Amino acid sequence: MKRTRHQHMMKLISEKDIKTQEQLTELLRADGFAVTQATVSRDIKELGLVKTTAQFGGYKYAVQSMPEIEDTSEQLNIFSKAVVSIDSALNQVVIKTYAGMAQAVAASLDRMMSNEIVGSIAGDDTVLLIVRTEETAMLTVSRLKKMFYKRR
Amino acid sequence: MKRTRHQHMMKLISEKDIKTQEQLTELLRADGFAVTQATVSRDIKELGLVKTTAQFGGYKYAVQSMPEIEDTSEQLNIFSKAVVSIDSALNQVVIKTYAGMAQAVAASLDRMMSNEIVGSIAGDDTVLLIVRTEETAMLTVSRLKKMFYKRR
DNA sequence: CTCCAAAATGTATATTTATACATATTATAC
DNA sequence: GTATAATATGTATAAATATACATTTTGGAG
Repeated sequence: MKRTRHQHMMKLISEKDIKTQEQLTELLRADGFAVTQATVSRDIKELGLVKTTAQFGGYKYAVQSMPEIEDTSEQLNIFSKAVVSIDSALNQVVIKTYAGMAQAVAASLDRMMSNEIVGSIAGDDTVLLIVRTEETAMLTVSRLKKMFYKRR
Repeated sequence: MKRTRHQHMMKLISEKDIKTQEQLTELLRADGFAVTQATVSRDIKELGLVKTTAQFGGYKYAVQSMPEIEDTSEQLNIFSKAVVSIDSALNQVVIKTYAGMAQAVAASLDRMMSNEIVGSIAGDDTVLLIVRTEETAMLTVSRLKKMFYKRR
């Protein structure tokens, strides 16, 4: 449920100017997601959304596009800073990153999990991992996600 | 005074992880800017700063980088001009484009169909889309083809 | 299925942020 | 210079957001 809700939230904020978490809560409710402001606040944190200045004076929620890169570049660090989302289909794991960072993430993952990964390809902002089975793919997603959130 | 303060605020948030406006107020005070939280709140709005998720679970203020501009008709246009062919295999959709245009097409498709697409990777003249199922892949091909022909 | 642990969520509330209103400061015209 | 308008700021507080704690739900392991 959380997963679907997160996706729906992204959709909502891309379609409308949402000023408050209360408003977002109501919209979610209207679409059948029974949540409270507290949960929305947590979701916003997890999705990395931000309250930003809107066109005409007010505020609205939006995705925070690009974090500044700082600190030293250890593997996990690169990973947690560059990754936007992680998903799988069949035996493929797809990792979306901020623009230009896919290469770095792929290299990092190659080093970290070379045994699970059959192969990897990186474009500009997407990494594709080929693993052996559908199960491995799902497992990999959940492992990567844990890693990802632990680091935030 | 305001101008200088704004500059100093930018400097502060780039150097430190500032969690609250109260904290920023104190830092400004320590550097000789006599302000209150109210003013800081207004400054933040004017500077377009956002409270975003930090590395280790907390929040911090940061600059909100430019949001991408979405123009669906423009997207369609890029698409129809660049694409050469569309085909699928299993859960993968392969789109061939004229040389050097794959990146633009991929970006365009990402925005247009983010729900269907698990991930996309673009080389120079080929885009690979990963979707969830074989059915989705075929459906996507037919939708893209329709779109493609409508525009020519 | 039962038990346990982890994750998710709600409730109530503390914390944080935005703003209405009053006052002060700065700029502009004369 | 003075008068007037525009801008900036503080104070007090309303509004919005984050979170401690309690409860529910979910996901294995046996």
